[in-house]
Amino acid sequence: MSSKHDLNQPFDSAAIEKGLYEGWEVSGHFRPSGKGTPYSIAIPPPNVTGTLHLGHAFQSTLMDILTRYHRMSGHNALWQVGTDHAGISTQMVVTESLLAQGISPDEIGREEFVKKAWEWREKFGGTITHQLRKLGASVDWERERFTLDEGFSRAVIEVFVRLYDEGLIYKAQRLVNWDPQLETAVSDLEVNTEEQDGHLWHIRYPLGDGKKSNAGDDYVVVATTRPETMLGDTGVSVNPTDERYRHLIGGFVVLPLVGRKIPIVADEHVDVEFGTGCLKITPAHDFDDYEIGERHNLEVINIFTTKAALNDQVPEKYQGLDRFEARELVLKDLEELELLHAIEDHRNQVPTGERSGAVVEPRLTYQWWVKIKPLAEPAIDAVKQGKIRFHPKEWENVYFAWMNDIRDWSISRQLWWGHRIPAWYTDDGKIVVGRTEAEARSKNGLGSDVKLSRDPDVLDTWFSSALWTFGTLGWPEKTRDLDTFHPTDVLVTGHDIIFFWVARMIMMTLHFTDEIPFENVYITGLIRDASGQKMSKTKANGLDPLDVIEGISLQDLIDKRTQNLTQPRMAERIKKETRRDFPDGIPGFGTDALRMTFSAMASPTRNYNFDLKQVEAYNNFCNKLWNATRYVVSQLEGLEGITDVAPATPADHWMRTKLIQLMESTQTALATYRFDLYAKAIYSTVWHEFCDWYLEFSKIVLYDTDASESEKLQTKATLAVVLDALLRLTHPVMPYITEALWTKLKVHLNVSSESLLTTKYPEITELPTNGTPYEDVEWIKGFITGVRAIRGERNIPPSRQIPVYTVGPISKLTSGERWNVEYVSKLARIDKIIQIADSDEIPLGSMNVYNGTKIVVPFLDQDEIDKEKNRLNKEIGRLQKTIKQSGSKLENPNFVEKAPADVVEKEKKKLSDSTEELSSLERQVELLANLD
RNA sequence: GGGUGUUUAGCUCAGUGGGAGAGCAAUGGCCUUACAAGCCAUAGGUCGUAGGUUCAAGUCCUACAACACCCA
Repeated sequence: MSSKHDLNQPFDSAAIEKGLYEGWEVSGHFRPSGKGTPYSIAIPPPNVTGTLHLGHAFQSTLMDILTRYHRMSGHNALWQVGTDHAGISTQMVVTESLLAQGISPDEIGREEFVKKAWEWREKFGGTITHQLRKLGASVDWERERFTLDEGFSRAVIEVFVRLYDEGLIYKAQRLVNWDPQLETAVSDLEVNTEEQDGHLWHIRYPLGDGKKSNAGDDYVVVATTRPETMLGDTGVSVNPTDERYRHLIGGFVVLPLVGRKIPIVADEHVDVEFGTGCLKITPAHDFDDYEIGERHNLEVINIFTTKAALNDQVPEKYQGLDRFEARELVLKDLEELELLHAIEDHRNQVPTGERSGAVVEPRLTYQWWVKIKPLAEPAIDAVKQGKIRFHPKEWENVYFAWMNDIRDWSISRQLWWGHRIPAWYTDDGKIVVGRTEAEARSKNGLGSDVKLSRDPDVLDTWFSSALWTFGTLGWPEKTRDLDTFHPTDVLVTGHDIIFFWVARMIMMTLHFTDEIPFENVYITGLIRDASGQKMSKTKANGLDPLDVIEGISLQDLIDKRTQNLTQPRMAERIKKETRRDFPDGIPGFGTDALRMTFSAMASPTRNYNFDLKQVEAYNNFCNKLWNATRYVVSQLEGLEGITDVAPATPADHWMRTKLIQLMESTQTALATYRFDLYAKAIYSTVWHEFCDWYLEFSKIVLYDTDASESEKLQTKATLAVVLDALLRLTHPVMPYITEALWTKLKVHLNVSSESLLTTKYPEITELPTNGTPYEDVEWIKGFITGVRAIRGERNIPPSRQIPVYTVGPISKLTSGERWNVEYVSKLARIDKIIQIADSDEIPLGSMNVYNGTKIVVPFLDQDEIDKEKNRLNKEIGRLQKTIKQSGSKLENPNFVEKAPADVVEKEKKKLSDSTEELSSLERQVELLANLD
């Protein structure tokens, strides 16, 4: 790797990142090594039309952490990359782009359209993969797959044909969710219900046969939220127990505006409480009505075209009207006929298409279906038996709930872009299925003279992505890759696609490979903006990860957010909010800071609020790491081939223990998918142990003219060895800066590998059996802090050295370990430590008690006394509280008897320590009071 | 209507039955030879509410409230 990063320059993320990724990619180390235990992750294939949003970047970061970690740990690591052809989205995007060029898809026809779509994909489909590179994703690009590529398509056809042959795929006429804008069927999952303000119209339906209602009217009143559908009514239904209508059952009404006689039927489904208790039935355009219609053999009259305009099944004056125009006209006509009985305000649940946003219309059509129960059962068992584990585990319940109540899956879509269904029809309507037309013919004994026409529909995109884990590895061929890397180890994804994708992958993979697709499913939460708002296109409050990495000016950010708005009237508000949230734009924090933020964010919660301030904080962390390395490397000048050496000073021992503790934390964190704890453990050890303490300890040794050469050498070796380990531990989450810094460090080390990418991840070695230096240094730190607290309170500047008097045990300082004394003197800036006996007169000064040792800093002037009294009284209050709590615990015989002995012991020690400390401080307060 | 989750410092969040924590923000001091993107200190909390279990509850149980999401 290059070593062009100059440590004498200030830290600059952009300069560091430059060129590193390209170097990794050409080095070939993103490929599985072919050695070690296989470890594999299949990327959830992003939509080829899409761009990388924060959610992608977030999940990709977590996958990259895992992949890099396992690669460094010697595993045969594969992160399989690829993109999804995304049927509906791509068709929409390509259609739009053609229309913009003045080309009508209908005119150029299917074949030409598909050609254009491929061209589009060639041109723009690389955006998201470019962005993944920017993010540092160590995927194996040589294996990149696309769900519509040749091999993958073969797998899709194979699966379709086999399921058909097994009787698990069938074609049937049913009511489906129809998107009238896209003119295709969509699945239940692709429909969102939106609440909208609407009305409940009460309409009079005249009774036939001269019957009268209980109120003596010659009509019944039905309530509906969709009056236009009355044109397709074929019945009226009441609850059989409803006294109001019982006498009318079996009769009929005359449908207004149409004149059709339609029966009044009794059905328990009807809610007596809702509306008037009298329900109009439109079997062709409502799922509930369809079922009622089936139970009572009601006629099914489809009144809509594929675009949801009224067709020729309605009176002529309404034909050709859009459904919403028709609503207005129907209401107007009813009004004129005095059939509009009442209008109520009502919150409607309106089904809308996930992609198009159009109001979805139930529509009776022929579609292809997967018979899902036989596939679902083994998939439920796999999770029940713990073969597949969700993290966090709660999500298993969501999975079970959906799987236990699963309904057949409609897989055909009336689109051009996608895997075309391998089914053909003879002129007399017979369906034949095969991998190719020839196979379809031969299987069904049809000669080449029989005319066949291919089914125009394509498969649901999720049908193909359900095969992702094994399809990308070469299935249906029995490849070595399949053998090696399948099942994959973990799937990292959001909870929003547990049904769409996770469940379907489990079903399909079990059915076709007899293997689970992955052993673990790590479900991430959803990223929201800094104030907890969901990021959405409408609100334009999303952030482009690349803008966080590279920076963007306020004006550019505003422009970006206000162009292509779904609701242009939002522009002013978006501008205002953007100015408020990013008054100076975004400075550009680099990939590492962003990745560290993602990692630290990934706690097992459902939502994360993404705050740039955190990214800034982790950028500062990068700066810290940069400067620490600068110091270490400067100390190593002239040294090379450093290997681990026996530590010499107490601080060396201590630092190594801290390092081992960190290794334990990181290992546990990664094994349990606690990326937040991983990041925070690294942050805190690097900053608050290594930089805050160890580097300072090391300076004391290295700048000491009396230190021996071997002490200095061993300190330098510890600096080098610890920093090396820290960089390796940090590499999976912050690959760029660690690589850049390690390149600088490694010239002094005895290592052969050229990049951190393939350098061994540090392993836990045995904890030093002799814990003394560790305990000693912890004591030293506490003592120093005790002195510093006094200095801080009294604002004694560091430049001013002070004398310190101590009463009580200071064995760490008198044991003969001269470094302990040096550490304390230098870091607490003490010029004299005077130990005195308790009986001696303690000089007038500020007092702190640390572990039973009184630390006294004499007053330098009279003004300090009042401040000190305040401080002491606060301390005394704190101690009194502790003593009270602790005392009452110990007075409780139940506690003393039932609590474990060590807990009781600890409590006793706490009480005696606190009591002792209290009396020291009280005496001190008294002393100060006597001065007045 | 059914279900799941969340509620801890000003903000964002960790917290494993036994001394309430971190980061950011705030306050005071410091150009201390890696780092002012920094260093050293300080302050800030009836752990949503009410019960219960326990010697001991932020942690376990029950109910309620608010918020979020999923399903119908």
